[in-house]
Amino acid sequence: MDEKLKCVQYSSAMAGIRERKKQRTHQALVEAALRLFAEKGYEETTLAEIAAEADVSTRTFFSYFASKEDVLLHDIDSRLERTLALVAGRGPDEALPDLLMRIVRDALAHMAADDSGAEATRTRIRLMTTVPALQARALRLLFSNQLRIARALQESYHGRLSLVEAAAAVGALAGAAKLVIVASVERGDSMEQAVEAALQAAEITVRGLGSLT
Amino acid sequence: MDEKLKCVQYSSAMAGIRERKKQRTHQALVEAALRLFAEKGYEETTLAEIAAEADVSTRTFFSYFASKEDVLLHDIDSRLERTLALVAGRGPDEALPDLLMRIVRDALAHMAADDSGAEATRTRIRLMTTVPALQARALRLLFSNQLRIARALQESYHGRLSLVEAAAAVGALAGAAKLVIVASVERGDSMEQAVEAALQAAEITVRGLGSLT
DNA sequence: CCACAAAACATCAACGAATGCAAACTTTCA
DNA sequence: TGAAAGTTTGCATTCGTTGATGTTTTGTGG
Repeated sequence: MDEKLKCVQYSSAMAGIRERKKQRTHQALVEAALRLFAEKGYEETTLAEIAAEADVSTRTFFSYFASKEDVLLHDIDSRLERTLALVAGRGPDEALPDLLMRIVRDALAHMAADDSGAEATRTRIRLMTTVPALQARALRLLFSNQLRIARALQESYHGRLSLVEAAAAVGALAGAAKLVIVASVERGDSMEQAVEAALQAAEITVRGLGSLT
Repeated sequence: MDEKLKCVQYSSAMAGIRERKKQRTHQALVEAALRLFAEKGYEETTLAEIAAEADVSTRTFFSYFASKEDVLLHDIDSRLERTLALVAGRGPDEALPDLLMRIVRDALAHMAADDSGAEATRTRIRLMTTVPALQARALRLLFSNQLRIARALQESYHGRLSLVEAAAAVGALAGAAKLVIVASVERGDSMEQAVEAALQAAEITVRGLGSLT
């Protein structure tokens, strides 16, 4: 069902040559950037090189992405839509903790598996956790998305959940998962182990930090 | 060159003219930057203007700060030291949740009150939550500090606390407080109300998200 | 007090990211 | 087909950041 979502998003309103061409250059830019970044590193790759690789002018790059960092973060919006949809379509009397855990599981499942190849995903994650500029940009995106999710949650449980409670829940879960994943990866764990650790962290957070020690 | 940046820290026992002068230009740069940012905005202020205001060359700016953003984040290191000290000096059988809440309270208390004036602090916070570049930088700093705190925690409770548990605890608390503060400020709350809300969020997190709804 | 080493600073030059602008080009559609 | 709308491009410019190199300032031993 997530494939459908993507397809709808990208191809439904696309009749003409114009749109298709735009799509192709967009993809070409992303692929060129990813290839060059993996090959020479992020800072070592210039926008001019990326543009040349995708056969467009340097200037054109900026009509597709607002910044160099955004080439790697182009799909983060669709993730937000996913979880907003989960919130909107929750069961009528699904308890908050259940919904939260469902969201976490969904997000984790679709972290390792996005539409580009597994190899591409791996280097994307490596770059995002390694390169300071990308790390900063990703954290900012995640943060503002959390705000929107918190507001959606409060809306969904309106009357039964204050803004502070909703924000606390979302912030705590996301914060725990984020930190645990990076800590896990940094000590040498594989991606699967990191995801497993994040799930564990989410459970701890739902159960309460008071359960520790 | 990292060493160079480090030795600019505030020190009590400084003999030479050299060190005192360095301290003075450091402070001059910070004050000039803050004044200009408040006056004309962050992006609208150039490094050349800041340097001119502090009577140094543009090049010299970079021997005091690694980037334009860092002028406003120069004291965040001392905050990390504070909480690391709290962890190191905990009571021999202080339970984890108690220590955590003590850390949160301490951090919140020292957020509104730093060494420069209250007015300066207010504009600093406004800039950091408003200007994208500053927001991103601040989030990145906070994040890497969380990792260090988690490791310190695990060390302090060694044997009784896994890395995943420590990271989950720190990440959850910091994430909840961060999101709640911004959500609170964005809906128009005062600083005091935001701090109060953050404290509430920390309590919810310790108690467990399962207690909601 | 003076010379010498080291640190801090300035000047100059260069690179890359990002933006505005207007000309050239492509697609659409009446 | 031809005008309108949208896209790409080259050019100029601004700004942050870094490196190389020379100059001033400061601390120290003779």
